[in-house]
Amino acid sequence: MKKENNKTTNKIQKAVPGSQTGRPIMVLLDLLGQRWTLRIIWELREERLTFRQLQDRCDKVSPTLLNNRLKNLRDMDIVDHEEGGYGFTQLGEELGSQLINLSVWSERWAKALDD
Amino acid sequence: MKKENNKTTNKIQKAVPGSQTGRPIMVLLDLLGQRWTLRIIWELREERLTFRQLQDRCDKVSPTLLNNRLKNLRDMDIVDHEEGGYGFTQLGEELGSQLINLSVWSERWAKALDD
DNA sequence: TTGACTCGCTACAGAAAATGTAGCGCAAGG
DNA sequence: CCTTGCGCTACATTTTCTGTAGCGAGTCAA
Repeated sequence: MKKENNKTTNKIQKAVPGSQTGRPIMVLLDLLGQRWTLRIIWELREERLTFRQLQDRCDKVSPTLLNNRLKNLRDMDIVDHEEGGYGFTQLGEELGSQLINLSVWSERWAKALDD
Repeated sequence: MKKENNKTTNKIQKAVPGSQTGRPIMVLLDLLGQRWTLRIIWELREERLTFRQLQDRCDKVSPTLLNNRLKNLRDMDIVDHEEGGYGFTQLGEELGSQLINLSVWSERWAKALDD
């Protein structure tokens, strides 16, 4: 049984300040638009990573920030923290693979820019 | 004929500080990871918008920042400014439609979060 | 030709967020 | 014990963003 569901989500609203409407896409854009968030998701695309591994791969991003972002991502059920370190939830996995599409696009983009 | 092409792109490198490697995906993640950038792209998905229209749709984001982001996006040939206002380049159009996929995902995500 | 628009944008002070570094408490292994 | 790696927290400094005011240029109508 679901909770009462007033179209704009519950959980989603509080975690990402700045998205007034609660429309999922807005929340998502706010979330992903935070510095390092996309990068963190990208780095998790292949394997689980510990906090420090993740930090290293993200150009030594400050632990303060990393922890902050991970907290957000966990709140949003995109990332979890289990044995092996941080990694995607099932839902997060799908988001991660969208980034792979972006990567494909970015290659064509780079090529076009150099012309 | 192309310019000399040392695998990591030229133009791409200078515009987005913080992406050392120049690997297109990294540049892209840095670019999109700047606050408001994703939102701006999202708002342009359907039609060209003037500076002020865009500002209104992005929760009245400050003109300073908006101009900054638009400058980046123009440098990167994702957005241009012609009659009718700001809008996508051909390349940008494709990026925009990737965001629509994100939107689809976000709906399922929101649903799952409320359970 | 003068006002009343709208346009894209700049200036700037105050507020908020990120950075960089040090180091803590914990658990496992030797 | 002592070391190692873990996930963090604290905090001063630096960077970035925000919010507001307003400018110069173009258009249009009176």
